[in-house]
Amino acid sequence: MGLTKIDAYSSETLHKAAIFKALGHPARIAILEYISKQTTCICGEIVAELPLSQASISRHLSELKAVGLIKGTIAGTSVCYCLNQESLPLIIQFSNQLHSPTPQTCCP
Amino acid sequence: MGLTKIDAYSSETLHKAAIFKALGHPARIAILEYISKQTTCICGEIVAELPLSQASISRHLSELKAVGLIKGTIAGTSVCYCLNQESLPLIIQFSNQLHSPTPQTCCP
DNA sequence: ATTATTCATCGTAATATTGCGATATATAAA
DNA sequence: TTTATATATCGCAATATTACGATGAATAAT
Repeated sequence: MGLTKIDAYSSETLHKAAIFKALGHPARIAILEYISKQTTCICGEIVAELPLSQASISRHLSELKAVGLIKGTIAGTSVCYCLNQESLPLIIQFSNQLHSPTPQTCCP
Repeated sequence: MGLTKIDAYSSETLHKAAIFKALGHPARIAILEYISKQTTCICGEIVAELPLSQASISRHLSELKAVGLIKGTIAGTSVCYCLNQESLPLIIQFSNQLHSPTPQTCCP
């Protein structure tokens, strides 16, 4: 069917899944890593950095922005994107939540 | 096209994206959180926990296993799944990699 | 040996994602 | 005003994902 039963999950679960889904594409990973390498924000040099069309890059950027992983502000004729640092703790928290200090004895 | 240009990215980038992609579905988030709540491993009670068919749960489990987020061993007629704790550092590392101690001045 | 239980896989239908060219919009420059 | 530049969005085609019933395979119980 290709249709996720979203009404079966808590909004918190859906939110986490949405964040990770946005991270689940190599182009978006590359974009985030590129942004994080710059000390200042970046605009559209990513088009030169990745072998994707401007339309595709813009799409990926809007997906990252939709889930709050990046912010973007218009700067003249270009757009300045930067990481939303506030979105990162959620990722770490999820990983910490999964982690158990007591090693499990099954599944060697 | 629906076809990711995988040859354009490093294997490291592809690996990260694959992990996050596996995390990018609410059913798989719910499965991981359920497993992590148990002190011991679990088998197929997840089918009773989520409103998905056994076939669908099995599929999600195999996806999680394929990227190494969980392990599974046959235990008689059932299968014991548990978290692969070794897979968690990658998630934290990625988040730490993105994080910049110096606040960016753009994008208020 | 037969039957029940548990889980994986196949096949199919529905929906989602990806990528791009073409086009629209908005600001800057001339 | 006209033109150039930068980005967003639309519409399409190709591929991927999701979900499930049906079926298969393997062990356990009778």
